[in-house]
Amino acid sequence: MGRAPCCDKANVKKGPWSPEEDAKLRSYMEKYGTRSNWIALPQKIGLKRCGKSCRLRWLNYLRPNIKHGGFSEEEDNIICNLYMSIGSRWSIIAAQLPGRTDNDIKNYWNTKLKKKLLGSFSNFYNNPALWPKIHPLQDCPETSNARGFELDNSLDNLIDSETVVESDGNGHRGMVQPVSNFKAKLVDEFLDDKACGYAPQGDRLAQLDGSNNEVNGSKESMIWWSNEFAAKPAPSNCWGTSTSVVQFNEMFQNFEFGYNV
DNA sequence: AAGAAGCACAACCGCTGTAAC
DNA sequence: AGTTACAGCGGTTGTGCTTCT
Repeated sequence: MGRAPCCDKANVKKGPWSPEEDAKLRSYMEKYGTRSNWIALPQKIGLKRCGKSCRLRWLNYLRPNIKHGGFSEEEDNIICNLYMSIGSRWSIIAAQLPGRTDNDIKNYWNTKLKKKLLGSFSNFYNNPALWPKIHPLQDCPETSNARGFELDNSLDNLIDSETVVESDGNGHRGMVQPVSNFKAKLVDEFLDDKACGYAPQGDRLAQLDGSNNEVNGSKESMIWWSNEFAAKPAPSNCWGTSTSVVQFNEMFQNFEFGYNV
């Protein structure tokens, strides 16, 4: 037997909130705060809404001191840095940006930042001079492990008639001429925390959750993040051993350079 | 001017974690 | 220990606005 639905779906209003509904919810929340039971709340204030919907409306829109839009460069950097280190943990990222909601950041990332970053990646990938001396995809010592194999296969699948692959004769892939699908796939792989192996570690999340480390968008923070990762052993699903972390950091710094170009 | 396509954002859905019993 | 129900999270969808053709 499954869990009982949180509300009577048939008698629940959906879609955009009216000013009247907002006013009811706001006045209740200002009076009683967030200690209330969200599921029971709509009935108390005479709203034909699901409790979850009320909660979301309050947290993402009606709550005081919420900022909408107008993300600063500094905020962009924080979001990018955190996304690259912990992935799509929007609530944790939002906790570092006072006044921002996870939903807002998620939307901003999906609609703008991702494209901006992708553009920067194009710049980075079309300019081999920016590449690290040891390409992390070129000489993966862990082609024997599952991840390496997967990546290798994934690259093989991506390489089509449009690409030019130079081999050193030892089975090592050299320069892969960037093409659109390759870049897109690469960025997907690279930014995906599972793929690049930068799944968050417990202490890292604890630090972020507790907001013990103020993160800013400065170069120092980027270095701080890089050092943090370099100091830790690579996760087992990483591109490689700790060596790869170093490679990643080098690549990350090059990327940072590319990003700023 | 009108329809199509793209974009931004609000809201919903389904799942997981966890507290209470 | 198992069950239930709520809170919270992240992915996805829907909708309205803007830009393009």
